[in-house]
Amino acid sequence: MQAILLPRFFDRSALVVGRELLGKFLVRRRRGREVALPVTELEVYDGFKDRASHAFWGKTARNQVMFGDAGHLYVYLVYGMHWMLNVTVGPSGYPAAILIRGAGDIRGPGKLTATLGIDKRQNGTSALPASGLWFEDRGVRVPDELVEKTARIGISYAGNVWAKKPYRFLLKERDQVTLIISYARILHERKQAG
DNA sequence: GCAGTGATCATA
DNA sequence: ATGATCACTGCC
Repeated sequence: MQAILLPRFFDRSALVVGRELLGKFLVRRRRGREVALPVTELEVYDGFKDRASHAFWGKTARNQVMFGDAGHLYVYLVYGMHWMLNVTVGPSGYPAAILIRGAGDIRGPGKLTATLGIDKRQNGTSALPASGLWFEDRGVRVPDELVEKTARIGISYAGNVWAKKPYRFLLKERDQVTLIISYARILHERKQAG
């Protein structure tokens, strides 16, 4: 069972999509090789009033993708060296996006993009196979008791209220999850070998 | 604790 | 044009 997440999945409330994206698979295909990793950590940036969001001060050349249709990739450079991968959510005209901070055994949004070869070339493209980067539901259901919610990272400039919103979602027992994934990979490879 | 690095926006 | 800032990482 595996289904590509289509734009309609992303065209809903940012917090709902964020919660549901945990455990979905981020799939990256390049040079004929495909890697699929379960999303383990993310942050939600939601709308005009979110002081932590790039969209708070309005639309600019950089953040315009956030104002567009749901299900598109918003990729930008921070601190001069790290690409950040986001997927846009919510209706057109309403700026919202989800920052992917971890997938599989990769922790940290900069390491994720470095590992998967993601940069400005993906900015503005659809989160569909044509872009080489998309999301799939592979039948994993993450129960509420395995979801931890905390404040977002690195946004102290956002003021008391918005800096404290529990918009960062991560899987508890992340190590066990990645262990199970690598186990599944070993079993799969063994099966291939016969 | 803080250096490195370069795109972005000029507002709070 | 310049300068402050930054949704990070790795090393001290």
